[in-house]
Amino acid sequence: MQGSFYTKKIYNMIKLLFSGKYFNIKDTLECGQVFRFLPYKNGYLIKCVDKCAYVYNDGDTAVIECEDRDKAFFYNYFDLENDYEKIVQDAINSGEEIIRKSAEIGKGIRLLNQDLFEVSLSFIISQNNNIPRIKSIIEKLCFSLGEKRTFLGQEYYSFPTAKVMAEKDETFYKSLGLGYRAEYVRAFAELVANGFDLKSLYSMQTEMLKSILISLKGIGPKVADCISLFGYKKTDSFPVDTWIEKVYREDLSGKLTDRKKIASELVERFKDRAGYYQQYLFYYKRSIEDKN
DNA sequence: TCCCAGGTGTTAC
DNA sequence: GTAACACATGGG
Repeated sequence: MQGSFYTKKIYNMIKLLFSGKYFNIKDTLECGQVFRFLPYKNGYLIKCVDKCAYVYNDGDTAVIECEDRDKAFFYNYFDLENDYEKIVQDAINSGEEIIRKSAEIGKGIRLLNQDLFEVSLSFIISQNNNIPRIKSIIEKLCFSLGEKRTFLGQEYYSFPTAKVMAEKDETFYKSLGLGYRAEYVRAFAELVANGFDLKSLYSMQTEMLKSILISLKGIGPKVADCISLFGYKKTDSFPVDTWIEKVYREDLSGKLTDRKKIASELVERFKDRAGYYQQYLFYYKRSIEDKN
């Protein structure tokens, strides 16, 4: 998108407006890529690290309200430089009916550019867990270790830093309801607190990045794919979870059962569009299941 | 009560 | 190399 077509500044707040054709707030937040948002007025409050924005659709327009100093951050966060019309068109012309259908439904989804530490921990927590529980655990984590902030008169808590998290032990993380994932979370925080530079992995090829992530405790192929896609924007990643496995079997008439093989088959087929298609499919499959 | 959730690590063959 | 099982927790 070529910048917002209108902005309005009131005190320290700014209002950014975009075409809503390929920018649907609800779909972008509810599609499973992110966990730290909550309904607010006509839309949502979305939190990332220590920042917050009020986001909503108003008719044909998508609106971001945030502090003036955060406008570049949220512009990048919502991937507003990227041309989603082209991506959706490619999905429609992919030759696969279910991809066409799910992309038409989810054409307003944008793949967020999330914070590396936050997104990595979020998906470590996500393993063998359901979305409402993931959200509540992350909420508890921020409440107990983050810093209190205010946005539009609403209190919220920042995502804790690696340093603060590394000072807590496994017992603490178990008390948040993390179960056996407590040790994975603690170890990851400690690694980053001790200087492991997540940003330095940006320049790597997807395969190399994933092999480094998988070498860490608690990160397997699926979580590595999520971090790679949602954190590092390696769109030649295709996370395969229970829902995607269902789509693969039921809607793509796939025969493979090994999730790693399913992932590589679809990446080979859809290249750097794979990650986008995966997200359309995931959202589609979960939303039709909800209606039952 | 059993089954499931944006799976991974360990063990056994 | 891969198949089976354990792993915490809470919602349906």
